[in-house]
Amino acid sequence: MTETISNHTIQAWTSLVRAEQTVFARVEEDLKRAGFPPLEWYDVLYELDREPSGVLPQAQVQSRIMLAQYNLCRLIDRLSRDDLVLRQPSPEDGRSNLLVITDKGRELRQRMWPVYAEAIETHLGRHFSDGEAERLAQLLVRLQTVAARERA
Amino acid sequence: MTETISNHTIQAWTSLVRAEQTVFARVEEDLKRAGFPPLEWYDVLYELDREPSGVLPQAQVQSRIMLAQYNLCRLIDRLSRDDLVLRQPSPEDGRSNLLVITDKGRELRQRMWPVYAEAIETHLGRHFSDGEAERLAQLLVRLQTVAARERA
DNA sequence: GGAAATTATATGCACCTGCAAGAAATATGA
DNA sequence: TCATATTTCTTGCAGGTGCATATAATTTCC
Repeated sequence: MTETISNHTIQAWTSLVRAEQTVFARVEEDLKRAGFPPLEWYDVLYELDREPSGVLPQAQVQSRIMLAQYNLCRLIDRLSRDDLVLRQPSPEDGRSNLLVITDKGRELRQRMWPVYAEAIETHLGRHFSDGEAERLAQLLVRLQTVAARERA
Repeated sequence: MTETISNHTIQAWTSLVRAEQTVFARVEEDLKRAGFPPLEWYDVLYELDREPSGVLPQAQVQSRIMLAQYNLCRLIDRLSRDDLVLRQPSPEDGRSNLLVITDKGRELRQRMWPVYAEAIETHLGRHFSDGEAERLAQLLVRLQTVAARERA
């Protein structure tokens, strides 16, 4: 029980949470100040725009971004209300939606990117050498492993 | 304009956001499964419990944790509704609240810690050597610098 | 000393989120 | 085949969050 946890682990935890929340908020603030929507909008548009066809099943989008299923559902409500994405019934599977990015959606993503990139550079990149950024990414990427929740 | 941003910076950004959000959600899930409240409750209780007197002005707590003023205000509503914290008018400054942790609050924090520590170890510490955790913390800590928002 | 600015906290409103449950289509397996 | 389970998406509700603003006390500075 009396779990021994190293101070360095605790510091890594604390700095991870604080750093991410700080930097994330600053980046979103820059986007907002430029009149753009939140980052999750970008994430969805990015996944669709990356597809040459501009189409993906909603479930596919969901597996690629970090959003609960019901939150993606409602995000798509907002995106389609703004004509950035279309929601179409899938011809192959009656349960599934196909999400289609519109020209307006592609254009918005394209306009967002320069502001987004500059914000990342300002609030993150600027603090690291290229090698440091690479090492940081290498360390962090390990934490995204599929949670093989071990028993006993 | 055409901001050049290195791929390593983009990877650092992506992995930072994904890693933190993944690990944070897993840690909170473990706490919730053990019947405990969200981490922000812990943060407030921790700051107060750390003080030998168990007392801090609300504004002091706010400066130490990552919560907007109005959200801390409402969090204190919930904490005091559960008798974990008392909100008292400050005798020195009529604008200020003094927050006082109760015995029940101290006891809850103490019971949460073993579960919290084990979750940090499971979802973060386990993936790193002690030296790696230290290096990770050293890199991340740079990002919390006070945003000296540069002009021109 | 007193108007104006600042600080500390609180709150109405609109919106977003999590949960639990529903609805509908498809897959599974006796 | 047909009942049962699973997958995909949606939604009512309660509650949390961000924004703008209110309220009250204190500080500043002329």
